[in-house]
Amino acid sequence: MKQEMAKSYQPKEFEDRIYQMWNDSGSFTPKVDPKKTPYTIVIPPPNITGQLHMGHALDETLQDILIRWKRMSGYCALWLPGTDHASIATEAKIVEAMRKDGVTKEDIGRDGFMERAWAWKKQYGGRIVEQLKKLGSSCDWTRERFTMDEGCNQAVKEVFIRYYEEGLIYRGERIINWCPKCLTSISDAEVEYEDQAGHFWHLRYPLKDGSGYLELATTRPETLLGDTAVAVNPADERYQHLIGKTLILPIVHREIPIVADSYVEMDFGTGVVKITPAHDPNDFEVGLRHHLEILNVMTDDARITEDYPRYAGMDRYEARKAIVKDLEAEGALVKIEDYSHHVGTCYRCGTTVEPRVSQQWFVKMQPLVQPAIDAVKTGRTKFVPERFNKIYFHWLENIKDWCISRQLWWGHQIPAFYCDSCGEMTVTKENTAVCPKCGKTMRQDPDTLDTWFSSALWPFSTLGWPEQTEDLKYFYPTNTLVTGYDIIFFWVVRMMFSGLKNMNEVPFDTVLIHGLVRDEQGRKMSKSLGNGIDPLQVIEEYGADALRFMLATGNAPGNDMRYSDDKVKAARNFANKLWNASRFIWMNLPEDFQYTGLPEKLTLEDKWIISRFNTTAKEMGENLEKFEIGVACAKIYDFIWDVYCDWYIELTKPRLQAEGLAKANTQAVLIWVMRGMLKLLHPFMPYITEEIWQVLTGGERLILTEDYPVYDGKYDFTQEEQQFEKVIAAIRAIRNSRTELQVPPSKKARIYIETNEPELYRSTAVFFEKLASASAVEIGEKFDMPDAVTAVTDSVRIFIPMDELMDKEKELARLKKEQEKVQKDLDFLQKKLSNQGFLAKAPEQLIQAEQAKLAKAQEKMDKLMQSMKDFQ
RNA sequence: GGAAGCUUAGCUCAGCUGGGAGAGCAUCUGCCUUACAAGCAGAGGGUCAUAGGUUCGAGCCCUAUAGUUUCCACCA
Repeated sequence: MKQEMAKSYQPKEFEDRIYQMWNDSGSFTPKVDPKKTPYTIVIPPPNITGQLHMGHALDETLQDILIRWKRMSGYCALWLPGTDHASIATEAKIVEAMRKDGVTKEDIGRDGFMERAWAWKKQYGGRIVEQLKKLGSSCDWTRERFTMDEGCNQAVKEVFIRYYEEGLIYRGERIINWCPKCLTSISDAEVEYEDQAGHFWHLRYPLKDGSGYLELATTRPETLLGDTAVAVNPADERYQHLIGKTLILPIVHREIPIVADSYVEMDFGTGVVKITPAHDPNDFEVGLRHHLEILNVMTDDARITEDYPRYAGMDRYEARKAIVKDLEAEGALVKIEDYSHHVGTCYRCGTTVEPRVSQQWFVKMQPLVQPAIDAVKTGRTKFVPERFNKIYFHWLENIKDWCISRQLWWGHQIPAFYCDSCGEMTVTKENTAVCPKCGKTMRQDPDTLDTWFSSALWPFSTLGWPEQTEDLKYFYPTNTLVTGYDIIFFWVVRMMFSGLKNMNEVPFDTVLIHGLVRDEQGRKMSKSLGNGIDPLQVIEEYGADALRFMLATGNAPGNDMRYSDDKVKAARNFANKLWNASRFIWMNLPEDFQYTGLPEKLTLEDKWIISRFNTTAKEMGENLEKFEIGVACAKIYDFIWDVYCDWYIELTKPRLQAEGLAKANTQAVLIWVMRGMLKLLHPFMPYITEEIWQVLTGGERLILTEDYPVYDGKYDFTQEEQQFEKVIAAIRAIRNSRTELQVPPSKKARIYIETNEPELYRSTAVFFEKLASASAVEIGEKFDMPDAVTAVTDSVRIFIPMDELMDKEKELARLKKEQEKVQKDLDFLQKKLSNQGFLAKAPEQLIQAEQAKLAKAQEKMDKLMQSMKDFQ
């Protein structure tokens, strides 16, 4: 019994089943095969805390398209999946969950905390993975990794120790960005600056000798507690005589010096800057140059320390109010101005970052960046689109050392050990260490590493490094990295220098950059706005293929796109169209149908569709090579809908109603093209193409592992294609004339085709009956029918006698309008072809093409003129 | 203060190395033509932001300008 196909596209009926089938088949898992060329993508590992959002959906869709295309094209294609431990985000979630249980980190200690964290990971870490599967992602789940699994752990330690031994990692007391909410340091890249409305407090600091005051302005009066100097520009004549003198810090009444430093801009404000080395990166630098004392006036959570009892325990903003009030009382406040300035915030929680001096670990960037710059300059790694090179270079060229230590527990604990009795420090892979000097047990550094430290190693740590595994040798360097422009700094650059440093080879040859998916109004999707669209709900409603197609189509690499329901609907409609086309073919197939490829005997329209198919396959291949995924999408869409469905299927209907060889051949061609276009579409819409493929082929093989169609020069029917295009043009012309005169399709009429290619139209007469409302077709070299509606192309004149429906006035007007159009064409082409410059410099091929166009336009014009003459 | 992107039909966007402007949605007119009304056949609609330049030829290349978005940057 032949399987029934549903009347419309019902993705829910088959998506999960198909995914299961793929996964069970083992086809997502490539075997190292020296005879094949590897093609590798490592997934940008989503956070274990994450829920699938549109950004993921876009990212995964693009990767899946590429990997499926390469897999079908004969590559040993590996898409390696995994997740990221996301130190800050995860730790925050766990702490939050603990708070509900009334437990703090301190209560349960590090071990207890880690136990809870792993339990949390076990419970929720797989959620995002299951969501990726819903999208149809053809990842090799047998190779799934986690940034904190044993292998990645080894890789992290190995790299840390190598860097340390080479002097690329050091520990030091520096000013870093501190998040008072997450209670950890964060790197420069993790600070997001935003414009905030604030104030400019003008203060005056009295000179110790009582000779007057120095006026300065600040946006952060509360840091005054930590001021250890005031600076002026050395070239500033106004203050020359004061350099080296002493001021009395208001409120605190500490003596502080006036120093000269070129950092101070003379023409900004009063040209005087208060220096707080412990709470401002610039002041810190000034402090270093002038050996100023560093006074930390705030606690971890940005409250004033016990050193200042009057303000102790107040947070930054309370302290600010109190201090301003006291300044006023003391007469030190001159005025307050409104002022808008940049404020650094934590990219995770949005809290205003507090610059703070503390002991941290850093990676020395200078020695690492040059190879990473060169690799892109020489094209070993390419950004698509290319413009992202600039961003990449600019960032690397201005990079500062990378603060990698975090005051968190969830992450890779820094493999450094300290001896509390003699002060010795060692860095080792071992889990415990004994002091090489005094033999006592050492204490491991409590800090963990920045999450991005482990993700930087992702392209090779996931393939087994530091072990020299088969996978590593075969799949590294990987090929395409697909990611959004928003994490170039965080991740791409760090993978670049890490790969070059540790593997001596770039991690990937291409970085395909995509933009953000915005909401319908073009706003960024965000939790706070509540405008996020849940991809899983979209899949639920329209199917994963519709979502994928919508995301892949109609946008260029690197550009943002807007989500819209209408676009998903359009993609769903396309899927439905394909579904119904295959249902039509399926209905028309005999139960015992055996696929044997193309038949010997092909008709003109068969050759036409084959030729159109070949062109589509060829062009899509070229587009995909260039990562023009959106363009490739548009091509297969047009082919399936406009060419195959709207023309070819309609053309086959008469033959399908016949019996015998003609019918069998038609079925064969229909299915040949259908199979081909299913394959072409498969990377974009994997589920529906697989489902249809299974039905049509009886489930012997998966389309997933079929060969991707490539035009190999076989079946070159270019000539026939052009011939048949004439027939299509004639049918269109008839439809056109009829509708313009508002003749209903039900009103059939005999048509007379005036042509010098009678054979072409005789053999295609049936199409005019079927598609152009012809009751009968007469063919001749010359007809004399002044009372008929005419339809004119560049190769034929067609007469359609309409009797009483004929309106001579209208028809004449219509012909005139058409004639004007053609005249424009003629003028344009004649002008172009009489341009000496054009004739001299344009390529020969183009000139010939233009001449051919002119000839055609001329022919059409002649026919129109003839018709108008006949008419009168 | 630097840098980049965008500006194309009413809306959302494509447009390959320069060779007569495209799609989807929306609008209008006809159609239940035995796969599909989530459909079919037609139609209308654009000085490709503006001004210069290069070229036989510019939506595309160059230069300015305007609007807009984003990234980077230590003027407190």
